[in-house]
Amino acid sequence: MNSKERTITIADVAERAGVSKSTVSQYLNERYEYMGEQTKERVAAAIQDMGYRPNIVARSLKQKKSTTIGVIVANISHEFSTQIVKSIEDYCNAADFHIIVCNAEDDPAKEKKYIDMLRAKQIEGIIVFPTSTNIELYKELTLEDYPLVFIDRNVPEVDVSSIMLDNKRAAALAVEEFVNHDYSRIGILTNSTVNNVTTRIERVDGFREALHSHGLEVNEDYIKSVELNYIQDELSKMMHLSVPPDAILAGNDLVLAEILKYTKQYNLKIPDDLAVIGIDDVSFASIYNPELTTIAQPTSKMGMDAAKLLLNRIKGISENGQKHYRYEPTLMRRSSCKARRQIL
Amino acid sequence: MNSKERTITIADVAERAGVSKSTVSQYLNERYEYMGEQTKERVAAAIQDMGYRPNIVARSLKQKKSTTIGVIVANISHEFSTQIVKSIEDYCNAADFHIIVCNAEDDPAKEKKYIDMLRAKQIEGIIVFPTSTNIELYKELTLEDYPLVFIDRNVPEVDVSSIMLDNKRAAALAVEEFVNHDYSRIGILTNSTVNNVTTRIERVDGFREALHSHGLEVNEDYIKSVELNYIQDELSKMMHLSVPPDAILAGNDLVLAEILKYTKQYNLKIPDDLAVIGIDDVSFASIYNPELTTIAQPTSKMGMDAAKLLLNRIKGISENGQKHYRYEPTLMRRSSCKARRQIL
DNA sequence: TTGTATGCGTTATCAC
DNA sequence: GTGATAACGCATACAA
Repeated sequence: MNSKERTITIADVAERAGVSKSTVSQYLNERYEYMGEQTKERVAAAIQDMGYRPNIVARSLKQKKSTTIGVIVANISHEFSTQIVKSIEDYCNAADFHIIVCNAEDDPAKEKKYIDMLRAKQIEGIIVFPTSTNIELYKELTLEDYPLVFIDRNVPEVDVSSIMLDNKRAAALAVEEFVNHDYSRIGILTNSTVNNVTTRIERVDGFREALHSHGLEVNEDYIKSVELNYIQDELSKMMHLSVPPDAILAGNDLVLAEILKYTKQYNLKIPDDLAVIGIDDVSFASIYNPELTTIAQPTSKMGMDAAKLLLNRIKGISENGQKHYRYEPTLMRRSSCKARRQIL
Repeated sequence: MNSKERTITIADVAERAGVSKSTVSQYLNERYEYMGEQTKERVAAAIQDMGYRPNIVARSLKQKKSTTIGVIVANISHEFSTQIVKSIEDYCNAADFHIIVCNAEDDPAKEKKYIDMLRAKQIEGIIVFPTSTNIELYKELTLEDYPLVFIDRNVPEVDVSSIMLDNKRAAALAVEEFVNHDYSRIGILTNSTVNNVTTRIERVDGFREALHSHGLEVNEDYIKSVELNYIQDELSKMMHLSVPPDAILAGNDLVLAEILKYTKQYNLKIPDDLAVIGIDDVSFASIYNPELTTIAQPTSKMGMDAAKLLLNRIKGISENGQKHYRYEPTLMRRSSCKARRQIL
């Protein structure tokens, strides 16, 4: 019943059942086609009796399959990352795949180390929030036809399928919402990782374009990308400009938090003193005072689709040509961007 | 340089370097002691040239070690879980271990499935937020001396090391804070999972005891454990009592969010109409209006320690007798529990 | 110091 | 229908 002494193998089961290893293996793999009914029963009984548990590592070695994929997140502290991981996990669980989660902390070296380890472990594919620095590594993987999917960000130099938000549209949605509520001095704050993250760039580009298309001037003083720790400083500078912004777009959840810390500390009223919209629909958006208008990403779908894309690729199911999937952001209209007239 | 054709093995490297497989293996395992300097170089060169990458699966099979542990979280939606996972990951990464994250969603069946799969994969140990229903399974694992660590919750029936918050103390801290600010009609809301979760029970017990020790009466109408979806209903009932509570303790982050939704919807002022303290120091605590007083868990330390405990156990380093570690909660005094006099 | 032989637990390919 | 046997890639005694 319990195998405290020695790990019991297929051979043990075979002996006990009075059949050969092959037969047991057949049974385990449900190839009962040409198997005698009583043999089947005997094997089943032996397995039961001895408490046999297959060794997947041995199987992996033989089959060169680990039924495991890796997920390398750029920064696990983003709510967005967690949500993505959760939905990838859901999908994989249903497909009897496991996931190994790695937190690269936006560090290309760490990312590389993880990728190497994952490959050494015969992990069958990787979903990664890529840092843009490991281009050569990605190229190598692509050359070797290693299943890879980018999520949240992209690396244009490499030909890898990607799952991304339509970032320009996200910025445009926010700008439009600001404009519709009569804000005109609109700024954007994003955190610049050292790496050349496409997502941030697209959001800023989309922001500029949206301003243009609404006939607004782009004020460079209102556009800043700095590390998280400096967000408050930059915002402070903006607010002390002779003409400060009256609305600000937060590039992601963490930036939003920094902005809110600032407004709180200096007692700025949202949206009266400063309207705010954040990209990423943070968990506290609807319970915050005031409720926070945000741009939501379809995280659940994005995670699922990334997993599906990767698993299909692994299983050799052809992906139909297209490579770069874009997801539609959704404006969650709440109260941090409201017409001031209503309020005053 | 690239091995598109065939996976290249130690044998290939050996041949290329003109040495034997053993020598290469020695090299890989850094046992250079009795190895000629030039042999070393030749091997290194061959590895480099051929782009050899060790196959950890094969190594695992041979050594019966996977350098991987599993982490089964009860519910990945709790910020607490994410933080714990993050710190486990940190520790393991430093120790060159990998983690496989599984989300049991408080479902014992799912938990069991995961445990089985992890064991089949020769995962060397598991850190789990246990559902209290799989007692037999835990007992079995214990019997087989399988490395296991419980975190956040405990299962008294089983003899497994555990890492837990001092939950009674957490509740007591909250009650004390309420009392110190002249609240006396104090309630507690926790979510009851179907399973018999020790954590919730301890928090409620601690709550009662603290009330007693402050000479306060325990009003059962103020103590409710229900599923998350019903938290608002229960709170509503409480607030419509002829004598409603004036302070409420939230059993965890998700419950807190429900409470805040309610107070927001019905325009209750915190802390004037209702003082609130939450167990778990949520990310938005210090940016919320008002700032939220919380009881923080030392998540980072707890995660680290859980990982350390498990890894030591795996490495055969004796743990010194003690089994159940309790961690001290910290009161994060902010503004959702303040003397009303000050405010009025 | 280096080479040889063998086993880890499973699956696959054939025979029988 | 079932069984022997050779891989899978690596590590490890032990021999040389």
